[in-house]
Amino acid sequence: MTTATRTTTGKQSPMAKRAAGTTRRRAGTSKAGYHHGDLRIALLDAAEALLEERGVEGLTLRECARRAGVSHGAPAHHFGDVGGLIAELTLRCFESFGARLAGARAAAPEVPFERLLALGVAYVDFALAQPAHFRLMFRMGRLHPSTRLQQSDQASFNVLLECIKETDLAGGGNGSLLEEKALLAQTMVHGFATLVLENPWFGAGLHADPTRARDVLRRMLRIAQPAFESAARVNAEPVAAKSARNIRTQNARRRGPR
Amino acid sequence: MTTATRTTTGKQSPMAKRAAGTTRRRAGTSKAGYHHGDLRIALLDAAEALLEERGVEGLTLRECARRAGVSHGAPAHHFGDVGGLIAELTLRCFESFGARLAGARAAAPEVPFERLLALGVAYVDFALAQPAHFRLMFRMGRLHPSTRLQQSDQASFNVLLECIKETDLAGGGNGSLLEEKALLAQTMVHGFATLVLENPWFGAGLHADPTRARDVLRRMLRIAQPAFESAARVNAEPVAAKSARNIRTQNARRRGPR
DNA sequence: AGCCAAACTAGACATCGTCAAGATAGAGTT
DNA sequence: AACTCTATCTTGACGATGTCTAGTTTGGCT
Repeated sequence: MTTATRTTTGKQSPMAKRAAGTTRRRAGTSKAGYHHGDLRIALLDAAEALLEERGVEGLTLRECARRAGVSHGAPAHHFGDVGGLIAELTLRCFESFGARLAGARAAAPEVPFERLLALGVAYVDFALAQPAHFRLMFRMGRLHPSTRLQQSDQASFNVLLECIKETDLAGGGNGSLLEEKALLAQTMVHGFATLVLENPWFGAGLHADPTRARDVLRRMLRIAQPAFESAARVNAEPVAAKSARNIRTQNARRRGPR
Repeated sequence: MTTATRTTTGKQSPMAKRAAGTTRRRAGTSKAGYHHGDLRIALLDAAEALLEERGVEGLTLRECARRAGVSHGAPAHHFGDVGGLIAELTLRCFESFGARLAGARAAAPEVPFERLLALGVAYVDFALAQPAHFRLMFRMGRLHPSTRLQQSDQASFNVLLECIKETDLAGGGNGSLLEEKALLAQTMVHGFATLVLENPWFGAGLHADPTRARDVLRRMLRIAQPAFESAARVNAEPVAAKSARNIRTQNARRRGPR
């Protein structure tokens, strides 16, 4: 399979060049003849529609071709194999996802943590509104990784990192701590989105109730708020001593520290 | 597809009864004749091995049958369709997963947050050690949900909830707050595991470095520690209406009491 | 001793991705 | 303006998969 892809890539390269710049035939001039003219785009559009309708498993090269009104072998010329098409479609998803995140941040009130919150809610909202897109994006098993994809991913993460920096009240947090806070934030919203989508019992059925899901997410993030606003001290200090002290005071019923 | 499943389920029911109780032929007496004797188990074993070898996409009814040395149609009698087999296999995975979590909690030092930490690390360790299993478990698109699955999921969550209760130093947290903290914890470790597995660029390539992944996870969870130990105060304050007018005051107020 | 239903086989069908070989047409060249 | 050339698209084939149906074997029950 891999070798086949490589082989086709050679044939494909001039096409890729075209895709970047000029269009061989204008979109309006569809004569529906032997040459489609915009097949690459048409196939991607079909793929996206198909993704929404039938989910990731229903995404099929042949059905895309069918919808684009073209023979089943045609997609190979533009994408090599199914992994190529999925990679391209995933890139599309990542870009609209990134735009949405950036938009949410821009629209949020200019209170540091509020912006972070808005970002997180936007993250999950996307997943809930476009579950198939979200699943495709984070199920990369079928796609060939690409530099452009990485860049898009990185861009989204940078938006998050900006918010984290704003929220970090200590201000003096070193770079790696800030980055870890960003990872923490990403981890939280991603985990939440994934669980809501994939686990029908998560949060006593949040799966079926997007409104409540949003609500729970908000409360969850509020609970986590101190983690983002605190300085590095918590991270640096070995926790055993502090925890032990507090146990005795507040939770005396339990066994003492070791 | 769904209707087909329903139809086959009828034929299947007597088999299910057998599986619960007696075995028609003892495992040792394998004459390799027309009747396999333990085909149900053999198929599940084959499926599990196949899952590890070739991942979720490589999991195939026909290949399972091949490995069990039976015809391609045989699995239908025991599992109906591929969703049935996957459901059963997923249940297996959930059970071994739950056992591992419980074990990790038991083995951890008896300091509240340490146990929570150990639980989280065990969660991610499982995902890293058995990525295919983990992916299967949380990609339920192909399986039929069942009560037993829900119970297993619930059991794991309860272990987590116990740890959360121990860690909640305020002690007086109402039930829903505790539950949300548990959701938060689950969300964090699950998101981390998922991202490490599925996103090759997460955390600058944690995907390829399990040791560093564990390390980063630990630090991340330490950063989040105050969220788990804090009382309900953060949560209790109504969060919804924050107009742009109040921004200044709230910003100042938030800075204060820390 | 004989029957019967469960367990399994065997073949067919539709679908999928991929490959190889051929047909077509748009664009550049002379 | 005719010609060539190459990207684009078609067509048919192959192996693989899930599911269905009809037939075969077998072990336990009466």
